[in-house]
Amino acid sequence: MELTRRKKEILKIVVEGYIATAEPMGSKAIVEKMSGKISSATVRNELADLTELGYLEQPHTSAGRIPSPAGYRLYVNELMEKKALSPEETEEINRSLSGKMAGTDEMISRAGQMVSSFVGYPTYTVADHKSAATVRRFELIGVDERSFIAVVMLSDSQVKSQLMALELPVAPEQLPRLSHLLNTHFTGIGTAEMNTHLMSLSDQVDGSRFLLLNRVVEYAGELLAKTERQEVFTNGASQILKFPEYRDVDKAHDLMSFMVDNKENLPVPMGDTPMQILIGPENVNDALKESSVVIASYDIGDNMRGLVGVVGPTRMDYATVAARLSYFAESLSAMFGKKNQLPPKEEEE
Amino acid sequence: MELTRRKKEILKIVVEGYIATAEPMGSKAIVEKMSGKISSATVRNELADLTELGYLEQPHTSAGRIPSPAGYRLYVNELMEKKALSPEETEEINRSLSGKMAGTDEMISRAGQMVSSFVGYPTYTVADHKSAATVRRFELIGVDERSFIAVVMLSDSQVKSQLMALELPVAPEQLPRLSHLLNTHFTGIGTAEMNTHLMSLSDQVDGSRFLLLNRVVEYAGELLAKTERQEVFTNGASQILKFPEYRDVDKAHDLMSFMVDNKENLPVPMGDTPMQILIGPENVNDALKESSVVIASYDIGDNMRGLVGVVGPTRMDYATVAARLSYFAESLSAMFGKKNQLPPKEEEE
DNA sequence: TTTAGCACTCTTTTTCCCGGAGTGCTAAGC
DNA sequence: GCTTAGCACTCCGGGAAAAAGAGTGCTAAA
Repeated sequence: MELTRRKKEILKIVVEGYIATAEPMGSKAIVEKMSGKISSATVRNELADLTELGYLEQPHTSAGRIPSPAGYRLYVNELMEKKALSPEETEEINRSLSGKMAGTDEMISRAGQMVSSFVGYPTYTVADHKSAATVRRFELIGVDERSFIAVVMLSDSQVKSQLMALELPVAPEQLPRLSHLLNTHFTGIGTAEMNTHLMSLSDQVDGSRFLLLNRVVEYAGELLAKTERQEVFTNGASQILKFPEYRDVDKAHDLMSFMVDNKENLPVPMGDTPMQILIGPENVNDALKESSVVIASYDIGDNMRGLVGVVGPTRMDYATVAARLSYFAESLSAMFGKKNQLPPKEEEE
Repeated sequence: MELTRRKKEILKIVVEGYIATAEPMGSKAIVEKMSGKISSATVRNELADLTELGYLEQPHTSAGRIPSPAGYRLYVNELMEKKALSPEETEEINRSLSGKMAGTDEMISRAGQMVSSFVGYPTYTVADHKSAATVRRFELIGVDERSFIAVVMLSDSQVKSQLMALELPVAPEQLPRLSHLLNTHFTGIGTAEMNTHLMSLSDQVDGSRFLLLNRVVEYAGELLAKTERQEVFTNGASQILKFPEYRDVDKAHDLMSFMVDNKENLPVPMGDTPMQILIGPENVNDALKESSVVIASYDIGDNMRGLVGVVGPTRMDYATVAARLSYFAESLSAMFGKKNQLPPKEEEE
């Protein structure tokens, strides 16, 4: 059943009013918003209909109306006006993005911080690998007889390195050969295969050098595991305390500890919609049943995308959040595009 | 004026009782704790004295007593018994520390997480450099004509690396020479000097290679700056919500956002006391005037120390926190000691 | 279909009162 | 002189009752 134009108008007013004040809206307040085109009795009739249709709810008999999840959904899908950012806002975003660029991980989590402080809600970020990463290249740098630096470049162009100590000395002259060995046998494959290869080498390579290879392969395995693990970072969790829906300390605590200790279960969007909004009970996770999440994704190089999610009460200011978040996502895509448009490529499998 | 033995005993009971229950202690409850050696009237007299001396306070005329900051201070300095950890506790700490070891930064911030969940209060961590770091070694690894990997090893044995793109191509054969140049002129010195040297090279080295050097030196500069910046990590901030003193959401919010947005102003201990306790108003920072901080430091390699601070209400369980924290600090020192002394050995067990 | 009017419901705020907890003081006891 | 019993007093916290508000739903008329 299609709603009349007027019902939609009223619904919109209720949603936006409730978003702004966190107070249920009564018929009188609505009439005011409509600049008196209509009487409060009429509005009451409309409200009764909207309530019956499931778009509005009444906290108790003699209170005003608040939106139901369905009401928010309708609002988000049809009624919400795409806000444009003011020049000051875009300016501010651009400024905050323009700082020194660091490693990919760090940038991703910093982006989360920026978004959080800019939208005024907690956020979380994930780096999502479309396909499993592999090692593209190894390099061993001798420090002295008993230590060396392992450098590992992954297929997503990340480079990691670590200083490693050795139980048994290995002459630095050996290192180029060992690097070569690693590069010919251990690139482009997964952790499991790396381990198999390693086993098969155990009788071809002598003890101390085998130990060295073992260390490096293990290290690479950890790095690959880390990229799979899709580490989630959360930012600004304390911002929820600003909202009256979390004045109840226990609720606040539940949500916050969920965001911190259970990060992995924060929603990630399926498919590749640029932006997704999950309202209250649409969230699978119990801890989020009374909260909403807005998730945007942006591109990071070849086969990765970044996700940034905004968490807030169902009464979240969807229009503003969506506008800011999507601008942010676009800017981040552009930025990573520029950063990563190095010449990748070499051997492919 | 020196307190009598009995006054101290009573003060101790009040402090510990209040720490345990967050309720003011009355004379009757105290008598009970003293197993009736003394009447409640006597206790009341003693309480009146202790209040007059400034060690106790009364929330209102007909409530029991709670410790004043001075009372806590006396308790911490003289009355508190050094708790020993139970075997289960040491076991648990050892277990949580025994995981895979990663880079120094990551370990430090992970240590903070562990401490936080183990003591049940929020924590923060800092890596404190006793003297400025320098670059110990550079290494350049060619990827193709237009990109290369810069590896930088710092004087504190950290190794960092990054993939870099070039505006102008540089033949890979050039890289060893450039590395050598870097290693001879840019190691062991500060950022300022590096820049001076770089300038003086500008007419000896041609354009594309100069650009490359410039990039690497800039990168090294950032790394050095980062070690100076003493980045602060906070963990488990939401734990404060468990405590009744922060049931007031605004107070909780103040403290949490301070810990998150103002990390840099969290106290770091002066001198090199192994552990320091700051009680309520002893904290310089307004946001911490009603909270206490326990800070421990531990050694990380050559010229660095790590700090881990525990933040809680003034009613914090000092004895337990101090015991756990100092055990943690010792274990961390030992662990970093082992990790950083390059030729380790596995033995004992 | 819209509107004015009104009784009704439910929440919130205020007020008042009472019981409990704990104190400080006084005067007597050791 | 220290300790103790006794007691009046203060203050907080909780609960009941009352008052104030806010907003509704319904009816009947425009």
